[in-house]
Amino acid sequence: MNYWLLKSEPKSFSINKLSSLPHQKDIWDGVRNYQARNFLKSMKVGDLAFFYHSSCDVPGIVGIVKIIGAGIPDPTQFDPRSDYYDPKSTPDKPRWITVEVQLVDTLDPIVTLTQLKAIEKLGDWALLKKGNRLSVLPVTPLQWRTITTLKSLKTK
DNA sequence: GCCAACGTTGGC
DNA sequence: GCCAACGTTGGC
Repeated sequence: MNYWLLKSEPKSFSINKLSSLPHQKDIWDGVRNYQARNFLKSMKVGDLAFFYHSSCDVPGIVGIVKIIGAGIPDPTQFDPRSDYYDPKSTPDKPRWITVEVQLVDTLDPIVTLTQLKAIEKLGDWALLKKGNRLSVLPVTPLQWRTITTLKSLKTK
């Protein structure tokens, strides 16, 4: 099993939104970056991921989701009305592959980016690099364990 | 709002 | 294939 981190701007899709959906699940659509897409492609059912809020007042990890569907063509690429429409992609050869996620835990309190930066054990992590823009990235088992076992962390 | 970082596009 | 221009991301 592998671990990941999925970024989203709460203004476009927040953890509260996910928790309000039936069965608290949704397709993780709208990723249009090849490196991120490649990580999405390698996800398997049963993998776990941190849900991260970016470009907001307090960026940080706000929850945990489970991958419940893998290798799903992102439906928005075929929708001319979508912001994520890709005219060069066809149902035969979909360019953008994604996953379906289901909410597992909401973190209270969240683990802020500031806190994460202070944890030396996390090491050299793409998330914490200056100028990092990747919206889907791998998390090592050590990083996962370090974050999920933070003393102050309660899940609900 | 600013700015650094970085991906993408398009001319050559 | 190079590289400048441009657009986007994301922290601050």
